[in-house]
Amino acid sequence: MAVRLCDVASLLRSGSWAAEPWTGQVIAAMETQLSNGPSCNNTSNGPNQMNSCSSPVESGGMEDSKTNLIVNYLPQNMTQEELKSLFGSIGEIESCKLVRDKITGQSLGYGFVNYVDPKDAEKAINTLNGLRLQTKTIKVSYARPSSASIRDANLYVSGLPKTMTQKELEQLFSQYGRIITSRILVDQVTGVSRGVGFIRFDRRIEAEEAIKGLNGQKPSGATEPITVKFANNPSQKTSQALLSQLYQSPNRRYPGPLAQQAQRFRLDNLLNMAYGVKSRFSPMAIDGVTSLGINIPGHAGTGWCIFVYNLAPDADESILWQMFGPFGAVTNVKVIRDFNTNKCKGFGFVTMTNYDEAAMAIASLNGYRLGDRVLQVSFKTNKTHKA
DNA sequence: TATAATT
Repeated sequence: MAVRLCDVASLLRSGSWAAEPWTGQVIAAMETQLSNGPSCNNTSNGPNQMNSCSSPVESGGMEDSKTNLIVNYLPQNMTQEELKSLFGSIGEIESCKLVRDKITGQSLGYGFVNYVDPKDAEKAINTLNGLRLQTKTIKVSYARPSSASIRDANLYVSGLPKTMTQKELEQLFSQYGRIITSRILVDQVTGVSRGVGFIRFDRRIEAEEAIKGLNGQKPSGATEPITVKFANNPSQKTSQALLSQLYQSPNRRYPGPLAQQAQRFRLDNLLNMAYGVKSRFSPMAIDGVTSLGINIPGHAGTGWCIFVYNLAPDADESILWQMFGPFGAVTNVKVIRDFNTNKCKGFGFVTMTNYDEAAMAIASLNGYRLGDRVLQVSFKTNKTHKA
């Protein structure tokens, strides 16, 4: 079995740069995805429609939409435009919204995409659910009609036996209603349970019943009672917590200054050898233009444009998202197609925000074997056509 | 003892 996502995530966070260790991990994770197709490894990943009361009358007069999707577990730094770009690669979008904190403007890590055509919504679930973007695995499912009854249905559970598994936690709570997600928090180093977790129910009344039934109770075999209460709203953080979050994530995937210097040095050398350019950390390069006014390949003003060559005729945008997404912020992908046949002409482009992430993607994916083809991946050059 | 799931 391939590398677990959390392994890749911790490697990315720890900033173990020197190409070899984590490049291999990212590729391994990517290959799992490419071979199996995106599939979510969160619990309850099916469409979270209301199963028991889907008639218009019983659900309060609202038909369940077949075009409107909720997208969860988005990378913290992903913008609404990037969300639109990703989902727009499937089909025409009626509307798209990234949900942000009203006060701080920070992304809350989820959003909504409403398609024009229900078939595109279905296709988006099939092709984008489980897609890995940076350190996250996104979840794509139908959005239910918004209503008060489905809000505030998230529970915080503490005092759990350290041996209790996520499955056992779900078994304990499932008697009170339909569980949307469950999670047990684990020590980042040892992977052992911290004895606390979350349960999100389909409806608030189910969560209320679970509190009544389980708060202060001992699970069978446990020596201590568990505490079950409504979870705090994550957006209601103290200003201090927000500041520390701003400082620590998501743009800090690197360790301290010394290690940064070291990895910059290694990266500079790697890039110099491979491409003859400096990283964005170099004093020589500011925003893609050196102090000598020389343009660096691939820099397009809004990001770094990457040329991907030798794609198959049936290649589509999702393959580019799947390949490049794990390396960092991707703002746009495009497969170039023949006007008449609509088949891929063998190449495409990917735009990435950060130079180092783009360079690492190129270094890792150039020469990558996709099916029976060996890809050529490089920064886009400004080749003028020759006579 | 705290994750980003209803605009």
